[in-house]
Amino acid sequence: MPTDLHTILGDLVSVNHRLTRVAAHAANNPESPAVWRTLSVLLQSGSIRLGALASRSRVSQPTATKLVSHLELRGWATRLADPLDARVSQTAITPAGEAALLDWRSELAAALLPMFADLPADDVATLERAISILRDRVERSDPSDPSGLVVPFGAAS
Amino acid sequence: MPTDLHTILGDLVSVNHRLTRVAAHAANNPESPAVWRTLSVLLQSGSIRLGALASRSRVSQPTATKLVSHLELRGWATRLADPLDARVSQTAITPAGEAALLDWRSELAAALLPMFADLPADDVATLERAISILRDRVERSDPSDPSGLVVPFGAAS
DNA sequence: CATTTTATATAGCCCGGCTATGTATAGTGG
DNA sequence: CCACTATACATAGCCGGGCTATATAAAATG
Repeated sequence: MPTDLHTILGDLVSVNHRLTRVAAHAANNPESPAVWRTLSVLLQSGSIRLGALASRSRVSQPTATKLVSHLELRGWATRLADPLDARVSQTAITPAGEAALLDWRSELAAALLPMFADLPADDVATLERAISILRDRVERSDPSDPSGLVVPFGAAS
Repeated sequence: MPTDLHTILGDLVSVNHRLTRVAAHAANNPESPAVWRTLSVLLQSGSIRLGALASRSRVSQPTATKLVSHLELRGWATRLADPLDARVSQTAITPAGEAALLDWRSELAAALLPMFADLPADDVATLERAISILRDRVERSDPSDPSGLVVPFGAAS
């Protein structure tokens, strides 16, 4: 008896928020989720202009500015001038940034591991598939995606 | 070829953070996730003392105090004096709080629905199972759970 | 009854998120 | 070439969630 999608989505976001706190608590990392989220986007996008970074990250442009400034201070990202348009600032992750991101993921996973260590193999497989489903949706729904593969929402006339 | 659990946990938290932003953006609700997360805990726990609420919510006690104060202002929770111990403040969700929580879940789900509308049935089933797996872990790992069914972490000597 | 322990509240900080607005560069019609 | 509009990012300033440190008050204990 499958629950309807509407209910599932509510549950999904609820458990998501709970899990966020569990993760924050487990790996008590001095950096905030926003830092790692932004680095993740930078890693997968490559050099990207600030506005595009903001919309891929689903934050406002000023928030992206703040985050990138912080990343620059940390040496985890650099801003590159665009030769064709002096207004734009291309942002890219640095090798140090990549390393820090990988470290974080590893530490976090290690901290959560005991909580999931006894998970049956098919539950692990279920999680893995769910993650890939969600990642796919999260990325496809980027409102500024120039590839425009899908226009899932209001689909401007 | 199943990916190892370590990697999966890193991916899980990453996609989780991305999804959080998607949800925040989709349902541009004036209230914060913390409010709904707290109400969720209150709904499932029933009347509960502040410290227990804090640990179930995975936030510090002062943060829980702030959140409950806010919920009280909104009329979504009440504090009840404990007749046996004048220090404790039992907190409970109100009917208005339950209604608000359900409304939020519904609005949120509606906002996300277009993004998932074309999801194949077995993907929906996968999400559903993943949610239940995660919910189970999140709840079982409550560090202050008096039922103490599982002690997944450091298992104090 | 003095002391310690426990439950919550308060103070005060930092950071992420936002809107509104400023500034500088591009683009564009005359 | 110039005035004007549009665009890309930066700055200002607010709110709220998160934390630690500490205060307060009630219970428990010797």
